[in-house]
Amino acid sequence: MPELPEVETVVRDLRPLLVERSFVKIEVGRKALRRKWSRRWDSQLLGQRVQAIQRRGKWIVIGLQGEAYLLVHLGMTGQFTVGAADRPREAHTHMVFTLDDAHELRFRDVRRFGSITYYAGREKLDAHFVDNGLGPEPFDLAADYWRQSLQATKRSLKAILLDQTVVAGVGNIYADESLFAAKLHPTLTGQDLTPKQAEKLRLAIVAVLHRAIEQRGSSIRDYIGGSGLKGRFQDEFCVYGRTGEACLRCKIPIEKITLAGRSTHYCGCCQRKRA
DNA sequence: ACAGGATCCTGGGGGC
DNA sequence: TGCCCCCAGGATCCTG
Repeated sequence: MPELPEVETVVRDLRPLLVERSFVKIEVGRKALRRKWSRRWDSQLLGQRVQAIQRRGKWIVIGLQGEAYLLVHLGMTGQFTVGAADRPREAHTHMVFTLDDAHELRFRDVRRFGSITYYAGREKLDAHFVDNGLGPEPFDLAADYWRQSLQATKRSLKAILLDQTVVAGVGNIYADESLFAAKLHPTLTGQDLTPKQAEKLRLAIVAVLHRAIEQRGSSIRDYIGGSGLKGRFQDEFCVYGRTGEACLRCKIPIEKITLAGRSTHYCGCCQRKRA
């Protein structure tokens, strides 16, 4: 579920609640997440103080003392929140980290596609991203790298945007919204684009993601921020989830197809297949 | 190289 | 009310 704007919102929410806090207790549910938490990590983590929390693509990186890290992915339905320890525990809460201030950091994930992993050193964390082939942040996307990445492939624009090794953090919602903003049809291939169109798409991605972050991301079903607050960007969707509704620009019904294995929404009038 | 399908999970919504 | 099918902000693995 959560894409870059949602993960960024969680990180910003958690930062003031988590930095300088230390872990005093760790509880792990019986059902495993996508990557199993090793109980050997408990003793490494207990007593450790949080120094920083950052986002990389759709990953949350919690920096601890001594170059240790917690790496978190929210998958489709992950919720990562800090709140009072005495609030009721909702179903599907798989991990609870008790903090030193009567608060708890909780990981709740209905579908369990998310994960929390411990890395004992900076080089191990870096290796994870290298092994993953994680691409650059959209905001750091060099225009020539982006143009060359598009030129090098006959894959659809939709597939390229979803590929985390090309650009990190874009998912199904923001791929569709960015393509609408750039007025490009999702089935166009990378090679179809002129340099000018490639640049237009790059700027559209940046603009859409910035706006979505301003609105705290999109809450459709499960997503909530790190303090439990929902996002509002769903109110500004132009195409995602608007199948059959009138395009806000030209009034033609929004269409839906399957591309790269994902539902894909676009306006057949505004997003032309040719320049 | 790339598309498409299946897989990992659970729950909500629509149709009958 | 119940049941069945489809769908879901992700990622990975396998086949053709």
